[in-house]
Amino acid sequence: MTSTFIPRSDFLRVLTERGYIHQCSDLAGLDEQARKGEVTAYIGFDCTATSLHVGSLLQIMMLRWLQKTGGKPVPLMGGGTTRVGDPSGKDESRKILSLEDIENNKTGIKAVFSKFLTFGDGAKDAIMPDNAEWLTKLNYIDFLRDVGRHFSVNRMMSMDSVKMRLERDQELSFLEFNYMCLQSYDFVELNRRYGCNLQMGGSDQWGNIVTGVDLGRRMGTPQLYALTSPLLTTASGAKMGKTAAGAIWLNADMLSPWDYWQFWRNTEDRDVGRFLRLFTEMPLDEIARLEALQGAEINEAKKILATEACAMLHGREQAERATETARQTFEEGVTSTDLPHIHIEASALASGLGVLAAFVEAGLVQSTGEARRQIKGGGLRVNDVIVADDRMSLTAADLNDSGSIKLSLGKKRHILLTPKA
RNA sequence: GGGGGAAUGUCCCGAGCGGCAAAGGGGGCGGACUGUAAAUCCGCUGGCUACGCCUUCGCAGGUUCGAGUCCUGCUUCCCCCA
Repeated sequence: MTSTFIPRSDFLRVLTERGYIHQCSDLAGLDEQARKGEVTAYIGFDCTATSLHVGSLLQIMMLRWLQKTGGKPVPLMGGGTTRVGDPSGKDESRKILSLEDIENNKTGIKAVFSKFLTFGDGAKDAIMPDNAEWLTKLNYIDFLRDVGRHFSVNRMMSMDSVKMRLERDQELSFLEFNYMCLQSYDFVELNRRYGCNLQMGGSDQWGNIVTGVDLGRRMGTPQLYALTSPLLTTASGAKMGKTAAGAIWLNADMLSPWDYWQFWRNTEDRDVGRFLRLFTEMPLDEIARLEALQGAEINEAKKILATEACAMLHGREQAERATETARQTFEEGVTSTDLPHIHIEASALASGLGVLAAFVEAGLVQSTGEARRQIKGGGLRVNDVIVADDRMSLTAADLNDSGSIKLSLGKKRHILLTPKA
């Protein structure tokens, strides 16, 4: 559907060219709104953790492009829905969080948004409302009378997400069935409060979003629009943002800029072009050139991807530092003093610090048992020398010129152990 | 209300006639090969003061030298009949 339509607005042109669009309820209509500079779009975010992770980055970027092309972005916090516990994940229902936790999480999440969006009171400034503001005030009877009457169960039953569950004989709880009503109502409420006329989200949200569009029509709002992005996986099919080491968090206190840079640097070849378009703001012709690089050359493109993505989140300076640290570590084989480090008591070295304990302390392994196994498999190194003996201990003699000991797990993960002065 | 199933290694799926730290996958981590990629091959994938000790199979008891396995009660989920 996107192939035949040529958008005239900057907003849709950018989103189309860069591959953000999966489905749209009315491209031409939305394009017209965008051309008039009258798009206010929202995307709902859970506040189940103190930070968002890369999985949400695509949505954040869409809001960012919207603002850059003259629209008003509205990241909506799901404080109200979090309070209920969203059951939409088929098997596990999310745990219900306390109010303090939710508030705390909102603070952490807002910090991330402020890196990508400009907040304020201006017409095109971003705002971050919380659906708890209206959802918690709902009265069941009033809601049924004013809103519930507009939902067509017939229509809801025909939605893919519902149909699938019924066909498979899987349980679909009433709460879950209602969840889309609440989400639809959010859209209407946001339209009334802020003139919001577009909801965006991942492709899995399509059903919920168009239900909101429909509700708006029945409740007399101006025309609303739906726009979804493709579900993002790596070329090998893995979900974005989850690794064994944990989620790729966006907050720096949960994942350092260095680790964030490394995440992007380790992108698969096949994903480089796509990721450059989605997660950087580089010109498309430049991306096309980088994407065309063959063999080992494509590593250059990965470095640029890492640096640009890192700069957007953590700032140019942090990104450059990570780039330089990586260059020293991987290309020159020098021990950069800027690698992540942890401090230990100087006295610990005096009496000799066991390697097992040291690696656990550094967080490279979870337990001494794992450290032992890694040693057996040749995976641990101290100052770039493979550890052969698990009874080895570290002393002041192991300190390098810059006064620290380099611990490595595999070829990629390094931590400097530095005694406290 | 009646009848029948299910719950396993704190990532997931999943075997398990009383001797079990518990088969097999997936995923992940490490090694080899490379380019900090992919594919492929190999190893590892409860904890510890470590040739030994401790803790794991929904929860709580019981039988037994010994229980994931047998018995009783409970919780949760699923299916069939009403």
